[in-house]
Amino acid sequence: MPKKVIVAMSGGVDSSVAALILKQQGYEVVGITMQIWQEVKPQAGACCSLEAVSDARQVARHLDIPHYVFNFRDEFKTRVIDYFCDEYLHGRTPNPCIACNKYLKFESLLNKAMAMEADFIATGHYARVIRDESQCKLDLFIGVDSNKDQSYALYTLTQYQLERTLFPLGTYTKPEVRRLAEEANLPVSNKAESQDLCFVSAGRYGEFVDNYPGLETKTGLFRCPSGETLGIHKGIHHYTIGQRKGLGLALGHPAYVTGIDPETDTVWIGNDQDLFHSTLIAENVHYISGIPPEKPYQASAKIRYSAVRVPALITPLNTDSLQVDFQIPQRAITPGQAVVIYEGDQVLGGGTICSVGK
RNA sequence: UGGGGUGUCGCCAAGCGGUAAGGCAACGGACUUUGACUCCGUCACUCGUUGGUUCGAAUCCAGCCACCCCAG
Repeated sequence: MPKKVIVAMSGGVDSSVAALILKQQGYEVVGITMQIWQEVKPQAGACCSLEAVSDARQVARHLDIPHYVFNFRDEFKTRVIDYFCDEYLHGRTPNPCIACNKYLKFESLLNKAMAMEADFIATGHYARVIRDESQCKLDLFIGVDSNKDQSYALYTLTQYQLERTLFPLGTYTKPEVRRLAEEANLPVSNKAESQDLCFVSAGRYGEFVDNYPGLETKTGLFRCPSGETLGIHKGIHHYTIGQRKGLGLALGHPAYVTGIDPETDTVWIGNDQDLFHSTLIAENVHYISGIPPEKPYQASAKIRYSAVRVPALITPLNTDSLQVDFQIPQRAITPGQAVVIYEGDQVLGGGTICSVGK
């Protein structure tokens, strides 16, 4: 009897091809689209907009698999949207994709799938799960297509979740995936890459927070290290460390956000070289293996989704936090973002950056 | 009001008689499941204003206007 797998179908090319591959591999495939947010103005290409539902449905029909739409709006609101806004209002830069994976896809959806007596859930993430027979555990690896690798946003996964998860695209490259979509004549094969957050249109994060009901936002001052006031900003939630665009400060040289102080609503401004730091502390640390190392070790670390993995010394501080010392100072290490630790192409784990040192 | 100075793109700023540099910002695009960074492109038929000199002026001259400084 074929194994049953629930595929999270966003209506995009990737998850559609994921479903296609699983079907071809002989699984009993059921497509599910997670309804998580309803935008006033649906954004084309967003991973979970409303039009995505009908795209997913078309693909499912094309593949001749059942397709259901489940409502996850409440969970999405509390676990992703609220977190997203709250982090910004506390002067940090959230990564909602990580929260969405952790709580929505690999918790709520996984639970639903188990209730439906499925053996696995599957997503269109570019990452690989590889069984380590010798140690009876599952390891998470970057996708073969390093350009599209999404392992960074999956570092919170547990052994329990990995046991029940398939990433069919992990061994494919994006061009291959697109070709598979075309060969199978999937109705979405020419869809644009989804990018940006699915619930915010055109990257207007600050405005999203501004317009979110029930939140109080306030403006504040731009200041430079000498203490001089440079201008008035739109509210700390409009900025992230290292940001240059949108400041509106004509100082004669490029100006960057170097710090955000939620206590005084101050956004600190400096030069590019002010952004480099070589150490950070992370909390809410999670290891894929479930077993946190106790001694310092050498590894590589990545401080943003699109950052590069770089050599670092990892020092566990306690079960929940760790320190990362980089050989080469890193630009714009940002509280709220995740630091993900790698050994080669394997994801060891990660945590949330809470403070930055020199 | 008397003396001095300044007035070039949103900000800073070249130009000094030959037909408007550059930086910053902004905007557009590329890249990107975080407006990050980066990259590419676009951004003054016009130089406070009115006249004059000149083949030709942002550049010289005069009046006016505005702002700044020193006097009072």
